[in-house]
Amino acid sequence: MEIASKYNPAEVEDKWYQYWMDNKLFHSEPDDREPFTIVIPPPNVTGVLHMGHMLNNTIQDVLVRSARMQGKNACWVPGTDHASIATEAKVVNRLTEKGIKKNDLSRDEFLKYAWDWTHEHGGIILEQLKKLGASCDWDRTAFTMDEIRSESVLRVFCDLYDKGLIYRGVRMVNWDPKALTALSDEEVIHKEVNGKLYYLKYKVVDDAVSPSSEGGQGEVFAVIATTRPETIMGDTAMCINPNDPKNAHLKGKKVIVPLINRVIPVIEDEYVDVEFGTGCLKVTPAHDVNDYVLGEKYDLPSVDIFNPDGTLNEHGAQYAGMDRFAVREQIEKDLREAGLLEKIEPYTNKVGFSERTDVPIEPKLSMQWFLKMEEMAKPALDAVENDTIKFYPEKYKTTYRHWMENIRDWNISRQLWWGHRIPAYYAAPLNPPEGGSRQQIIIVAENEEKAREIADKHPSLGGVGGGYTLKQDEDVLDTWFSSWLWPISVFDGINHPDNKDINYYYPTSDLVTGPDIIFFWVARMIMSGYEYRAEPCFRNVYFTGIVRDKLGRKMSKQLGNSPDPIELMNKYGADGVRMGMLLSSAAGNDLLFDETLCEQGRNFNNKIWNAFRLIKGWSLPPTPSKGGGATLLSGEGQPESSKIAIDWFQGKLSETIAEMDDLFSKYRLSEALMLLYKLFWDEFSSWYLEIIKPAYGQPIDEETYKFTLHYFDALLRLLHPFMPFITEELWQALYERKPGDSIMVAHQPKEGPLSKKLLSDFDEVKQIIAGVRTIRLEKNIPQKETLELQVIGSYNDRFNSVISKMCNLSSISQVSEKQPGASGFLVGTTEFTVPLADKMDTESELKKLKAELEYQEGFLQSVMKKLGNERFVQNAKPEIVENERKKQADAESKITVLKESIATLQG
RNA sequence: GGGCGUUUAGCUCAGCUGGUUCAGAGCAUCUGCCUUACAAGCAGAGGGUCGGCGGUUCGAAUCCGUCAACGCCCACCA
Repeated sequence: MEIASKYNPAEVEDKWYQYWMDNKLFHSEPDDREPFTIVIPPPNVTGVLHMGHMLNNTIQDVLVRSARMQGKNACWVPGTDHASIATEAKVVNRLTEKGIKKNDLSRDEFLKYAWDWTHEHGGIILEQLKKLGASCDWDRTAFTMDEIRSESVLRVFCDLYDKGLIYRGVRMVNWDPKALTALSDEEVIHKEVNGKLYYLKYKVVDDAVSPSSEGGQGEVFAVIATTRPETIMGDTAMCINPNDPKNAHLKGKKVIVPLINRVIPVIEDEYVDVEFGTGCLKVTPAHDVNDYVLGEKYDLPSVDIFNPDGTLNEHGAQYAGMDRFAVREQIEKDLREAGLLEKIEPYTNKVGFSERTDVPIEPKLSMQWFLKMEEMAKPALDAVENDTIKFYPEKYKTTYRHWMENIRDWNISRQLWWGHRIPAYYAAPLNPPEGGSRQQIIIVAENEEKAREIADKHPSLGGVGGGYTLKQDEDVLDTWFSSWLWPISVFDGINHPDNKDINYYYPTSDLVTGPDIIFFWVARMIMSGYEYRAEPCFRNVYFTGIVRDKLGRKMSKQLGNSPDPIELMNKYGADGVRMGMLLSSAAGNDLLFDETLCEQGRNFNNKIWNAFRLIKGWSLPPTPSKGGGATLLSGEGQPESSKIAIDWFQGKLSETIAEMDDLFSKYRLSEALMLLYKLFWDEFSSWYLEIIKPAYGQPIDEETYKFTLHYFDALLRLLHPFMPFITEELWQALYERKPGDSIMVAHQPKEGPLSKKLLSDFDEVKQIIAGVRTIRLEKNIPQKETLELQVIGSYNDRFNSVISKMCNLSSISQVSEKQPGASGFLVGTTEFTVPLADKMDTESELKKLKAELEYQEGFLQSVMKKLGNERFVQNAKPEIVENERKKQADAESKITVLKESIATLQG
């Protein structure tokens, strides 16, 4: 059989993915095995795979495949998120390209476009995940806006409303005067702007003089610094710090707003920074978040001076109808003329801009829906504190605690159309009873039909027969209000809380996500888990780092520094890229992505491929010609060195499996993979295979061959969670397999016998071999030429066959003293020498020995210094002291050997 | 401004509760090899005052304090 010398991923990847799908190997149904469940952090439905997804989903796949091979019933539920803000923005942009404005469309028309877009682009990302090898149960694919998930969301909203946890309230939102919509904080970009700081003079009202008196002598002004003079029409107070001596004279006074001559009170609050400007703050509750808070605290009126499009409304007095920025210029002139502008300073501050329209956002008050958080936060905080839910790395517990202890109510409404429309209906009687109010009432119900049933019976709506209007709330729910239910809703556990799936798969096992959404998503899932299942929604949370480029910059479209994952996989193979992602991704640490890591992954694939080529290229000795059922005797012709190699590698394998288990339990996947990398490359390929490798053209004995295939199979299974494709390809070719067999569902090898003594003995053997190799290299002796090895002093000759083979030795003998023309090295305290005759370079050999001697003497000195310290001998643990004494003895005997060698050479 | 974290070899990182796993790994570098599995390879080698300073201790990469640089999250000063 001819096998290519290079592994070609393109030939095998699609084939095996299809095979897995065809054999339903990803699909899970409840049974009596232990479940292992992961729900995918749903990517944006119209999103495209980026490096963050690659990292995140590779990790999930490793965990899922690993659990599956441990014999657990593994279920990885995929799905997508409707991502209301991001998707709506994309749809709006797409419409704009077509020359259509969102505001020219009805809600239904817009949603039709949005659904078209979703159907067109939705699921692309899921297809890309297949290329990565993700072993998701695709039959369970969910979408946050599909029927089951939508019903769940509305149910939960109604339920929480009925429990009194949802309420309406006024809140400051980021208003985009161009797009005429509210934006979330995430859509606001803060930019440094070179602006001006205006110092405005507010006349202090003298109680003795009427406010209208003008130009009197001894007028007193309070000066306020502001960047937004156009908002003075909305001023309803001036605020000073009560501890500010320089403004103490203003306490209890009133001042007059310039130009519009409104009298406002001076209030005191420590919020005001004494150092900034003059220490006086104008308070405009309608147009500044902090001012709003002050307004609430001191019960100030709130005057909204803007129209939705950013022009001034009737409260803008003489400026009504003008644009906010035109007003700023005009007001500067007017103030100057009125002598009420003390000065203007250049000033740089941060201004929020709309991500979409790039105009400065306007803080605006509006009615929003809120969810009370305090009660829900308690069990969620406890769960993480007492490790019912474990965080990896643990440091995020602190972050989590900090946020949960200071949690604020959740604003769950968004002024968008794409999303779950809030199931609240405003009903108002058409013909209010005589003297009755026309006040609307709010009905929260899962759909309009139910809302009408309630309305029909409502007395203040005129009862049966009395007409009323019914209008649903225009807003949609925050995207996270659907994704916080994800671990429950993907199993339909909200609508049918006692179904088979939810009872089996919930609580889920692990969640893999980024720390940036710990509050948005993780914390809220934990809360909903306790609210609706009274159980944690997952047991372990693995926080990945952010994928950055080589220079440490976050990967982003704008910078263009993010490689296309699909192209990467085409170049290095999915397995290669998976390895590249994993190698440098300790949990919670950012990873500086470098393509050379994928190259390393690809090279490793090639190494595995070629090891397979070697093994499969061997032939077995011819079976002795018939005769009374004679078969090849097991072990016949097996070299001693192969026997040793087999025993030793069994130990290495067992040792590695034990370490792997430990690393997996700590989610140290990067290290687990590196461990396997070294096991395969160094131990298996460079040592084991080299030892058992028969001479060219010679057959291998059956016993050794049998073990080698067995080890190779075990290695493939260990590697499979990390590199699923190549391992399946080779596993299938290693032995005869039955149709439908797969390494995916093969079991992980278990820890076997392990002799520590053998492993440490073998480490010495490796050192001896390396010593001889070094001599060969230094003296430029070709591998083909045999050498003699002489051991000075006592020595266990058990491994001679291995050493001879690996070093191409003609003999190994024990001698009493070193020959003059021999080059040597120490392993432990035993000296090994290779007679070199004419090739010997006495000068350099002496130099080498003297350097070694110097080092050993220095080392001995430091040990003696320690042992000479009485306090060390008294205070240190006995075994530590004992160890130092052993070091001393070793160093002393090494020094003796070295001195003898030097004497011989000089001699 | 509040909170959290990082700093160990050229690069990316590991070193848990202080003492032989204590100065490590992978990659990169250098030297010699196209040796019949693999040059995407083989064999070997070099390389760090563990960010600075101070302290605790018989003993500090490890514990404490402080400074510096960088990063993240939250709130953002009118």
